[in-house]
Amino acid sequence: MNTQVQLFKALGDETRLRVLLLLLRHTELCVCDLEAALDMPQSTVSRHLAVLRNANLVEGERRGVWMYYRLNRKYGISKAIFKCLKKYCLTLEQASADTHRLNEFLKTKNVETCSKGTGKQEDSQ
Amino acid sequence: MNTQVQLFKALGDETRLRVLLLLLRHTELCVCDLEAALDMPQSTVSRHLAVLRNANLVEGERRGVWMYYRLNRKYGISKAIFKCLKKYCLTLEQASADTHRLNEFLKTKNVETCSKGTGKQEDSQ
DNA sequence: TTGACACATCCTAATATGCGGATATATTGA
DNA sequence: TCAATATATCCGCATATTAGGATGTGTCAA
Repeated sequence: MNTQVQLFKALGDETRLRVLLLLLRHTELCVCDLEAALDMPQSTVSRHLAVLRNANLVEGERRGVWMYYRLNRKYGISKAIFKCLKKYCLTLEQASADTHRLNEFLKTKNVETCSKGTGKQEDSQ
Repeated sequence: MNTQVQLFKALGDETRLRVLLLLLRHTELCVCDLEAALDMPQSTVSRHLAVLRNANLVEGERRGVWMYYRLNRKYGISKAIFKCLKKYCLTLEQASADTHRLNEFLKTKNVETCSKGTGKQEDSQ
């Protein structure tokens, strides 16, 4: 399919827009961060990231077991789109709730393991 | 649905992108012009125009029997998108063929009726 | 008010997309 | 090599989107 069409198709989904808005604020995030921020199962998050990757909107870098995703600013059109998102979409209804969930998660995140389910809230013993 | 998502959904379709690119070059076009340019049936063209209208990307104005469509530049985000399209999408594969078909049609277009099927090519007798 | 024309909407089948559990793959440390 | 963890992909199902013919609506002229 045409590159530009693919790009806009990728943007035309609320979940993926939420991912991009999170990456606008946080420069880079791993999949488990996004799981927490979006409150969605891992397979769903990963699938959306694949769509964004294929549209050249994000790029991933593996560091150890983690995949860190950031915005892909290599292309003029994607840079233009990010500007547009920053200016007109950061007010997206879900965006602030996502950021809040993300920050909560980052606070209690175990750096060794993603600590899903067994956050630090309970390991003070 | 969220306004911004709806906007990008509308952009994420090759036919609709082709319509917007035509309107970037021609300021305003009626449905039968677009039928000719896209080489698609009227109902299909009309449906896509409805999607673009609902996304605030185009606006229509009735003049007599005709509906003239043009880009809707009332909103910051749509203006930004049009700039983006102009800069990065006018090279879309189909775009030049569409413009060519449109120009051919406009040459032979009967101003009274849309002259579908009975173009001027055959009425020189 | 009737007919012709431009356009919009409805209807149904085909296709695409989204979801999330299950499973596969990759990396690391033991 | 094996187990544990993070991520990617597969699969089946549900829903959304698309196409285009048929039909409805609005406008104009006679």
